[in-house]
Amino acid sequence: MHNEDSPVYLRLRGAIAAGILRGEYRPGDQLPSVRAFAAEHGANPLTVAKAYQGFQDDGYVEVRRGIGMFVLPGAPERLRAAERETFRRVHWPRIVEAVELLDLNWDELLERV
Amino acid sequence: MHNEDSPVYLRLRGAIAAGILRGEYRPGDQLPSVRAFAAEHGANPLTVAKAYQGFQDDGYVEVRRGIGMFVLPGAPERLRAAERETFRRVHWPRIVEAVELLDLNWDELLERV
Amino acid sequence: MHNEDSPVYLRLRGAIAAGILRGEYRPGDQLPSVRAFAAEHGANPLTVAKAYQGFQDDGYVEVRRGIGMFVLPGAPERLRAAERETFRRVHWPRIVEAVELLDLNWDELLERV
Amino acid sequence: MHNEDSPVYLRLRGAIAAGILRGEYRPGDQLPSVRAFAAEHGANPLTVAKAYQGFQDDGYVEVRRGIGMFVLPGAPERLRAAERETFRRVHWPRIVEAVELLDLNWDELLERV
DNA sequence: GTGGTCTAGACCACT
DNA sequence: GTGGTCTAGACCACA
Repeated sequence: MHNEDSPVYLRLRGAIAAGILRGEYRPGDQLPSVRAFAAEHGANPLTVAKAYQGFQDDGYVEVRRGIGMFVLPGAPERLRAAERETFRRVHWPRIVEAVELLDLNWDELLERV
Repeated sequence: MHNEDSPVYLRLRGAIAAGILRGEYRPGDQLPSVRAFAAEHGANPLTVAKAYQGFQDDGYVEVRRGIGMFVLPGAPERLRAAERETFRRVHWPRIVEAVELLDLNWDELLERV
Repeated sequence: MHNEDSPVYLRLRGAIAAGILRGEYRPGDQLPSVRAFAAEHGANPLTVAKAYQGFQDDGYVEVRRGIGMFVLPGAPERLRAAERETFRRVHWPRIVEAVELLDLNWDELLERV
Repeated sequence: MHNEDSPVYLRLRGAIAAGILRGEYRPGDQLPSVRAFAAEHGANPLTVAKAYQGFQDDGYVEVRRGIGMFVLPGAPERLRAAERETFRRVHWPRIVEAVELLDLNWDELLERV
């Protein structure tokens, strides 16, 4: 849910989250190194580290010192549950409000889905 | 589409836009004074002025110096068209993406609508 | 509990915590600005911001955008409780262990207290 | 004085020091081989070697090439004296400071000792 | 090689 | 003025 105006580190965080949710990074897997991820996304390593840090704080990944960052067991499930909760509680009500305010047609919006 | 973390001036802008779209402020109507609006929303008058300025720049309201700000003819229609366009082009694709990534159920989401 | 080898941002965090615990910064008070605190302690503003960020994440201070950071109600009490818990659970057992391993005398250690 | 967040090599060093102080490793005794110690503690042999190296640098053990590392005469006494000095000079003042800042009760803390 | 920390300096958004 | 973000570049601790 981050657009091009969002801070880079939040967009990176979103990219990592998507990777975990899609099963590209599974429990036990090592995440791309900070440097590799930074190079890949044209960002500063410190910015990537900031994104990674959030996942560590939330208990989705663990740091093995001098080795790398690894996805923890249960991370995909817990992450999906947390993001669903946020979407339903925070985003969806505002979406519904906007659609009704703009008098948009749900059927038309959902056509391409 | 703005939550409590959004910048104040964007939330204020959203509130004004909603007023115009809902017909509370009709063409020819005078918007609340900056001070009144600021007091009502617990915001800094300067921040309110910034929100108003945006509407003026976009041609939805005009300033009559020493009197106040007035909604221009056609503002509701043009505003609705612009916001719809933004929603469909910018917001909706990201919403669809998020729903699919989280494997959420459209029917369930739309139940409460 | 941070020595001169600890990361700067953790020592700064400790200094702020001590200020809150001592009542120098009370609920409602504004913390020193990032820049002022950085100048005072000879540190980089970003490092100070990192220390402040932790307090924000833990709900001890709130950010009023464009204004500053303010101590939240209950922060001193909650902070003291949390630090006590950490001391008792994490630090104290290791202290006891060390004293016994080194066969140090409690009475002598406590003489100057 | 090292918790689970401390660097591995410092925790290993602490484990060796504790062994010497407790009399498990006496002067003339051979320390476990790097590999054995690494396996026992689930650590990288390189990390163990680093911890051993520190003891060698401080003159508590000597290397007999091709044979192993041996505790030197006087090592327990000198080690105990050095650690006591560090504890009293570095750690204890910070402990006292923390207890007073947190307004903890010495009697209660010492109850379990 | 890995992540962690720090600086210097810059720009931005907000009030 | 405030905090937030980002970069470039550096050094360190660790395995």
